[in-house]
Amino acid sequence: MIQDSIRILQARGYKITQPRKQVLEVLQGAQKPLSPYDIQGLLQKQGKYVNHVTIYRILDLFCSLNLTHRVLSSGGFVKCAIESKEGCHRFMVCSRCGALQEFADEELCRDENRFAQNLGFHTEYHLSESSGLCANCHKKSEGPEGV
Amino acid sequence: MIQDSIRILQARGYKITQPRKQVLEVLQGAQKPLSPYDIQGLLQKQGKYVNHVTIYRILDLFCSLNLTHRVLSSGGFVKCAIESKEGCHRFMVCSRCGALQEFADEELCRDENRFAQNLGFHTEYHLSESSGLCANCHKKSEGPEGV
DNA sequence: GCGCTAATTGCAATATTATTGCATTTAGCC
DNA sequence: GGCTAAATGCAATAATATTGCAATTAGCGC
Repeated sequence: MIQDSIRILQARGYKITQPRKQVLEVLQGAQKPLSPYDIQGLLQKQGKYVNHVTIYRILDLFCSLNLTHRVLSSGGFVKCAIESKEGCHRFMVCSRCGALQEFADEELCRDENRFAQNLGFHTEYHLSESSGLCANCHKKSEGPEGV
Repeated sequence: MIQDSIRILQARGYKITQPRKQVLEVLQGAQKPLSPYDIQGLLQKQGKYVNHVTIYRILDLFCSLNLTHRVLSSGGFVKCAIESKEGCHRFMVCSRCGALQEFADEELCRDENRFAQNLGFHTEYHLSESSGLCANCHKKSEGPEGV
């Protein structure tokens, strides 16, 4: 919920402004990662003007607080869907419909850390994005009479 | 080695041109990911002019053949260091010195696939970049008398 | 080595994405 | 309501990326 994000912003001493609320709303309603200019365009359709520089700055802030994430494989931003979860947040992106699922798993982090340790590397943060078919698209790809 | 890449290009019917060899050489000598314009700049220092559009196209080709990879967290390109390895190629980027280590591990892929399956997702490709301290920088951070 | 042709590169224009400094506005406080 | 730091808008510009078309070149047969 957007309210959670707003509470976090307040708790850290950041002001709750119109542009910040509007960016949160747009991201909340999005089905896929949005670029800063996507966000600006969607807001404009609602008659709300926000300068793109402002959107960049808002996204920088949100990402630093983990309220949003930047999805590197598509270059867009998404609202964090699992704010409470421990472990690095990971994405699965459907290569057909673009749908994005976020998850976190501490065991995967441990597996990666262990592997890195063997190479002398001390991991602080994991970036992980998988592409493949989501449940829906996979079902369709098996034909209408599927399983 | 560059020769390996050249052999792969030839085997697939691509011509061995000056720009392609030069881009390979620059990437081979690099200690960190390079942007297309970085590459152009380095070549220019050697008195070799290659148009940036050409470099973009060469990198597209190389990446499609897995001769190079795009490192998303830094936005640059690196020559593939483990061309023969099975499994998705992964990176560890040192957050202090920028050094990059490439590796692949089929078990990590299986772990990720298993997890995705549980969420109904059928993975085709993994993108994985970790950041942390490389062996060298970690040693230094423990002080000169460190282990 | 010479010419031929498809593949490749260069060029020019333009689109997209991102950043900076400074003036203006506004949220949250009294 | 007025005050002030924080946030936004604006304008300029930088950095990154793409397109269509003309010019060049690698690799082929001879």
